[in-house]
Amino acid sequence: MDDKRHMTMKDIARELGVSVATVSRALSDSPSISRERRQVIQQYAREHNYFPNVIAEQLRHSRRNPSHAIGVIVPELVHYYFSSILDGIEGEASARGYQIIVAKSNESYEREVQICEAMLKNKVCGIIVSQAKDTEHYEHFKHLEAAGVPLVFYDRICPALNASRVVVDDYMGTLNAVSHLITTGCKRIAFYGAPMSMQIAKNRFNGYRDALYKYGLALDESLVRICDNRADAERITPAMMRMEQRPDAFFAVNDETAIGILSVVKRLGFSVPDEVSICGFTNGFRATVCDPMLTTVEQRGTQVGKEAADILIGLVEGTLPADHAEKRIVKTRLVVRGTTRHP
Amino acid sequence: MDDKRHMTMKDIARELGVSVATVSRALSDSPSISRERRQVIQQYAREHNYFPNVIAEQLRHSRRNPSHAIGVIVPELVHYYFSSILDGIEGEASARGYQIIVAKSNESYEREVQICEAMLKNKVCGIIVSQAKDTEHYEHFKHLEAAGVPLVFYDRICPALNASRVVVDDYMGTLNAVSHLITTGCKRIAFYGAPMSMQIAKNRFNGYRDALYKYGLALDESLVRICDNRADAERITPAMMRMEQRPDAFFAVNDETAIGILSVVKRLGFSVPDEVSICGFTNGFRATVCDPMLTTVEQRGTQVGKEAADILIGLVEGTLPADHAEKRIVKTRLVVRGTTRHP
DNA sequence: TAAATAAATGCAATCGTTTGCGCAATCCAT
DNA sequence: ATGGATTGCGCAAACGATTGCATTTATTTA
Repeated sequence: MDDKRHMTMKDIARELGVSVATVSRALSDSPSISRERRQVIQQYAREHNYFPNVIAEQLRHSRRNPSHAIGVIVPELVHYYFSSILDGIEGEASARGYQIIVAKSNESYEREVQICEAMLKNKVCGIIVSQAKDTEHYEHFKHLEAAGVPLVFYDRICPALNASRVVVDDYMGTLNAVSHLITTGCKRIAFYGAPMSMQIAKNRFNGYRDALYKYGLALDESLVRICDNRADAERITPAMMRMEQRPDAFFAVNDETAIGILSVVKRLGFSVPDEVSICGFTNGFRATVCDPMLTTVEQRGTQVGKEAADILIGLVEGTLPADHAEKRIVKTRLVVRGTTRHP
Repeated sequence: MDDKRHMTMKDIARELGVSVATVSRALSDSPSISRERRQVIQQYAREHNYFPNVIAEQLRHSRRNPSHAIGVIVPELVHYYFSSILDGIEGEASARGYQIIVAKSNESYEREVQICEAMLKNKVCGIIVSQAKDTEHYEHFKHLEAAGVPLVFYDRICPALNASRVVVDDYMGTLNAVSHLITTGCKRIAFYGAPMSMQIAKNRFNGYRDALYKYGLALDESLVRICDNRADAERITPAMMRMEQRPDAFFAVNDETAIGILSVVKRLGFSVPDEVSICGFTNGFRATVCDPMLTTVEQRGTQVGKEAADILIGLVEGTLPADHAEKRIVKTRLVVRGTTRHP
């Protein structure tokens, strides 16, 4: 064998004067090969650092056994939450002997479909996916399921499919956060949320609403806005602060938006948290960089990724019944820092 | 064929009463098959949405053709710069029909070796890697090269190997940044760098030294410190500011460190940038979150990733000679914000 | 009309592994 | 000694695709 090509069972067989079948069995330590021969072959293989060709193994087993490659689709890569999730998936996957193939949908439906096709072709054993924002048809996902490729959703869930999923406890996370604002003395709490077409937006809003209700505060529609990024936050917040009865606290759907609010509020000369409290959602890099540091709900992306990988591998290996839709909820945790008052 | 299994050429051949060879040739549009038969077969394949089994294709071609999977090793996943690089690699790879298999070394040599082995087994066509911090032996990389798997380094380069690489222009980036500090009136500029064992640390220091020299400023050793993270920065900066001749500017090896300096300096009551200027390196999320926003050197991770993927694919596809070590330098860009004065 | 040429297809080996089955050789009990 | 286990190994067919070569049939040419 030339240097470029790797040693195969055939090479071992030729060298040792046995058949390929014998080599195969010896290497899998089959008792149908005599102990001595087994050891000779195993040692030879070890010394010449032979390792099996995964491609060939796969082809042979393609009928029965799935591959060990997990497809992961993320809407974005340069994004704290998605990075954390990727990190969680990678950790669980590598610990259990799986590879991850990563693709970015860029929030595009077409790209998502392409990626699914490519992954199907490349025989991933399953896919972990957060749906793109503009996805409204689900045939590509159904195809995958029909082809026997299990799916696990995270973050953005496909509503039309009863598939396995991991979500964070948006409702309780928000409810606790808003409760914290109330118990530290805030009375007029603004809510900046994502468009209500997204499930997480609804859940967070419900948490907000129920926290107000729990403490007997009225829900003021003028304090509720659709706003989920910094630019928008900087645009709409000045008007909020000029209202006759200005808010004394803000709850934002993510840290980025919270930072936008913070910068405007500070610029307008209000003191944070004495005059205005702010709470975000994510607990990413940003939270400890701003001044004062941001009180926020920790989203635990790594845990989400880990659970998603755990479910997928369970489905693949048959620990979980294939037709079962496993649904897990990751608990959040309120991290109190400088943008809210202490009780 | 049952629903779980995908259709193969054999299925088409049986159904249409031809041989598998004919199907293969017809699908590759070979002129040795009559036009009509070709069309019949192609249409049948299309209608039953047949697609080739990549595993089998690969096995068949393993002698000549490489796979289309690129291995990517990152030290960390939850990290702005590495996310950007991943993003760049993903973009270039997917545009050119390649998949990426991502693994995290966690800055561990052992893990790095494991990953390389796993990737070799899984027949990636090449690997893009930033070496782990504690890697000091390079056999695993040499093995890969010997096995014909091209390597492209980014960020942390393997000094013992004359391999292809993409680095950012640390020297010029730092030189320009420090020049900016000087031309905006700073005279005593502190330098917080990474340990000099790392090449990037040396390059950045040289940039700092040469900028001082260019403007006729003396290099004061007491202003040079090994410090590359926030915690350390917060620990050592107070003493710096209590020096008899305190610094009037800081250049930090990364944004995180710069943020640490900023928070201390502000806490001690100095005004930024009027009394103290600060400049970072990265231009990540943090840079626009702190107050005032951080002047920093943009590292252009996405571009680094893109170039790395471009080199690797060139090597794989033979556009670049296999034995050639392609070395590219990505230009940086100084982003002036609020932590430095304007000229 | 026979032979040479061209066109269309099939056979079978190949990639590297796995595995059901069969064949020899050895063993033990009758 | 004879027959039935037992042991140890090889043959060959898969997995799904590609491809050099042989084969068949149709067409042309002398």
